[in-house]
Amino acid sequence: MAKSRANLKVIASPPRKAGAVARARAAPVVLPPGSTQRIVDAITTAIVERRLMPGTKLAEQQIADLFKVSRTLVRQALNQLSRDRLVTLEPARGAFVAQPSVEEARQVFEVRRMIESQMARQLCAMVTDAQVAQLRAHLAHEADAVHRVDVAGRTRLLADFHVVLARQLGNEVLAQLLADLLARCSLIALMYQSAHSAEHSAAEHVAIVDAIERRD
Amino acid sequence: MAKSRANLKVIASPPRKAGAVARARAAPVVLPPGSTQRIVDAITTAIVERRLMPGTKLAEQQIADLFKVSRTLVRQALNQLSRDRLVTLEPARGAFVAQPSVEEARQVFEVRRMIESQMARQLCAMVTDAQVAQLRAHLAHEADAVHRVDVAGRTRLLADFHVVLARQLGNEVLAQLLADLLARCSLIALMYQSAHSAEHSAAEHVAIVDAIERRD
DNA sequence: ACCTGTCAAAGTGTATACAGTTCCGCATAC
DNA sequence: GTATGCGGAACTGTATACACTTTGACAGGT
Repeated sequence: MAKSRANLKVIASPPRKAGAVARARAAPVVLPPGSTQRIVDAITTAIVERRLMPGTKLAEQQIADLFKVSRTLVRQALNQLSRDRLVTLEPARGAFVAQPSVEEARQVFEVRRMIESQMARQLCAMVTDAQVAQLRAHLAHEADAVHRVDVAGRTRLLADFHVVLARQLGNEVLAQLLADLLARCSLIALMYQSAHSAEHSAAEHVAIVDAIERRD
Repeated sequence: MAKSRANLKVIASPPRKAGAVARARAAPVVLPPGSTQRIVDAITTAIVERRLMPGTKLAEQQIADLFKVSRTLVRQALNQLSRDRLVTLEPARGAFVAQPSVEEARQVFEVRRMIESQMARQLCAMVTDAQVAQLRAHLAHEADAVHRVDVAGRTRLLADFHVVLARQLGNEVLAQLLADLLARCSLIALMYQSAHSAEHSAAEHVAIVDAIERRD
């Protein structure tokens, strides 16, 4: 098991690419302006952008020093992340970036597929031209990110695609559920998915939108 | 808005009915023997068994005194519950038992229906006779609870039905997802569902099992 | 009578302190 | 040379302390 004790400074580093905007999930949440959410977001993006490898130990004091806060807030953040299954909490040992098993990966994708398929079906019955156009616009962004080899943006856009679908169904609950699920998918993808699979996913999205447009 | 300031002692009261066994979700979790989980479970069941009405304020110090622990653990518990959407956290104001809106209720049930329908479809393709028998046994318990007007047991069994389905698919991830979703459903049911709807749900379950058995 | 500003009590948000556990290196025994 | 036991450093789990915000009420003015 890879128990890398890597330099955690990568968490705070914000090497924002030009086109990268703030993550969608973080934007509307202003409720807890307490800095806990800031830590959660930082670690989340650090994991998704694979600056933190699976198995890395997340020591509370180190992270606390990084963000210039007390361990209290870091603990809250790690707890939230463990609920999202992005980190695993081992009692009295600490927090580690999650290493989903192959079996778990299979199940997560299975669930995603189930939900997706139902979403597409429902959308066919009620989608408007304007919504199709919105989806097409999203696909264009995806293609752009894949072309520019923008790993961070690509991962985010591939995930957001499904959230957009859910939102077009007018179902915010579904959208949030998918957002959580897709964060897990991102981590899994980093572990098991080869690079070219990203293009494959993008192509799949095109096929889905095509099918929706044909009401099929 | 009902901001009831009711007596929080109802949280700790364990009026165990004879047939009531420990909740399925709580049983296998021994990982954090830290008493946080104990508090989460206590409040969860208190809400589901409608000893805590929606809108009730959950003051940290009161709960801490009840369980003879510090506010630290209570805060952790309330954070977890807010992730499950069973309580809402209002910054600098406190924690309250959630009051899902009608719209949110609709969406939650919509998601549940989507997942259910896919589950049933997949089960048809691979269900064994033994599994059908297991489902029938569960239905018998449900009917019993409905007949005995055992509100707590009834709610739990109606929820567990779906978790059993997920587990028969061999998908633990799906099972957990549903468990979370169903906790929310329970709260919603308490707010909006009339008593007879429980029988309706039970009847629906029978129909589902029938359909599965016919591979339909 | 109603609105408004001020103030104490209560409650939340964050930091710090302390106790118990785990981890890691080193010395000793075999 | 390998294995075993021990001791200190580092870390996690829980409790406590403190600052700031909200709340509710009362007094005074309109």
